[in-house]
Amino acid sequence: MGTQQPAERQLPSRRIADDLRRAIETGELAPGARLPSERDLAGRYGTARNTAREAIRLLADGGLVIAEHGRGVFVRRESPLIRLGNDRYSHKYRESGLSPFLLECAKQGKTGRFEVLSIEQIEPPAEVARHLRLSMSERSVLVRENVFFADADPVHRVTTYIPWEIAEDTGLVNPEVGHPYGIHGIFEERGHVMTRLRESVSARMPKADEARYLQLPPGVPVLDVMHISIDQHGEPYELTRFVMRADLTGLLYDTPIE
Amino acid sequence: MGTQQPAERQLPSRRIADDLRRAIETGELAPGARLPSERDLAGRYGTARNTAREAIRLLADGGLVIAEHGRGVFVRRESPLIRLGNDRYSHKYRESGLSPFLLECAKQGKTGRFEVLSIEQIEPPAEVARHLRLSMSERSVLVRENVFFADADPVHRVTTYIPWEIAEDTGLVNPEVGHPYGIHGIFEERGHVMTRLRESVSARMPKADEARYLQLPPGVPVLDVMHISIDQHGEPYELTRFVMRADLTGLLYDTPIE
DNA sequence: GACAGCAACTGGCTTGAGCCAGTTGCCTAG
DNA sequence: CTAGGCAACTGGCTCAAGCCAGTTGCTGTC
Repeated sequence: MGTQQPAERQLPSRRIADDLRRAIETGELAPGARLPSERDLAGRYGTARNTAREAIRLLADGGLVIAEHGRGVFVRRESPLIRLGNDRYSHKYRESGLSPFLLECAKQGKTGRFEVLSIEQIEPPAEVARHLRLSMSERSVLVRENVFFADADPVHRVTTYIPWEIAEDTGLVNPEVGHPYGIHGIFEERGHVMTRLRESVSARMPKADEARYLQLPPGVPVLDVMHISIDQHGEPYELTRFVMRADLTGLLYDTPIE
Repeated sequence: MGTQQPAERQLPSRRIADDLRRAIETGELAPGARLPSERDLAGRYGTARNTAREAIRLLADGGLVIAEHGRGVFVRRESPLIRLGNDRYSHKYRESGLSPFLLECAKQGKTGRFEVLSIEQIEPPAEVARHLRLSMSERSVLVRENVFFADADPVHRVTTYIPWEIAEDTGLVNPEVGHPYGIHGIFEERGHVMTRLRESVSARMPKADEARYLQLPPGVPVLDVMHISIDQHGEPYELTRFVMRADLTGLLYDTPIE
């Protein structure tokens, strides 16, 4: 927007949580390390103990930290999860300078690229509006439809819903806009801390148009995965649906055992 | 177990949350309905507003309910997500009081149950041993094979690998052993803090025996999901593979949008 | 040396109060 | 009739205090 960001006054609990998170991310607080106690934190920041407690709760909810009754709060030894985006993925982004898809293609000696099928401004389906927590006054989203290729083979189709305001802000309304790190690279450059939640996974037989775009041989099922990206405050700002060949999912997920 | 339940004194916040949850599950509070306000609840239960607030937070964390600033708290219209993998699973158990599967069945007015197909002590496949970080001296795992039913319909087959020591410890070697919260309820009672990592997801056509156990119509693909459960120190103690009808995944995952 | 007990820590949960910020609907002025 | 404004609701966040329940390590006793 044109408006100046008013250097938004941060809530005390967020501030404490952010400081701690930073300390963890820089390694100042190593995995396994004990955080300052709630009472200690409250003292340092001049807040009530409840507020420090709330900060820790935020981190614990995110899985960064784990509280043990009577002992203390500890940095988790292991990145807890498959948080595309926050942990694993953005690491990969930063280290390789490529999106996971492009990285995987590169590893396999292939060339990854994408094509923009369509870009539209629409009033979103109720489901999407709800997931993005759109208020009535901002019921307009950008829908971008991309198909990703490894060499000449289409691998997955991605549908991205982004609130219109954010889409304009980031230039994603322009089909030319791409980024070596993917759309999320753009978000990251804007200072978004993104976490991606996988909201649903299902498998089904493809619809006609999906089969066409993905050039699917008959009988091959597709995986249908929905992700939501949230910022550090838990606000969703993007909803993504992947539809991909189930027999090529190794590109996006670990390969199954056996 | 034979032990008497000591009529455990319930925390006020849990009590409120449980009452609300029951109201939601019985349909007394229909999807979309507004819950009593925080102040109202606090009044009714004779607690501080913060306590009522905490109760609502428990439900919201479980995805059963969603709070809207200035408007109220509403029962979610869609089945809440069971975010296998992204969160601490144990929260969901506690908040729902049932395993996700049983909960989902209950919501759909069905009866969830499981059958033990087999229990064996084996030397695990290399893949499993590696994931469970088994040393050479402890190369013995319990394999439990269960089929879960919603009413009479088989929905998924679960194969659980647990290091033999742990299995003996928890009584899981006994086919009679079950738990309303699932196997993980048993772990939790033993003080394990468990987190479940989703390691791989793929879809494929079923093998012959899978098709038989799951009574699959021809042409229906299965989802094959592997999870690993780790404790607070990141030590794995269980590996699980779900094989489920892809067209019924709504039972385990949120149904896809659209 | 082993151990029981205690003190001093830790987080868990609650209280009751207050202020802020969204939302809604009513009521009044035009 | 409409538009503006206000009052009364909602949840969001914080405070300062207290009690409870685990954990840890010290200390004095045997």
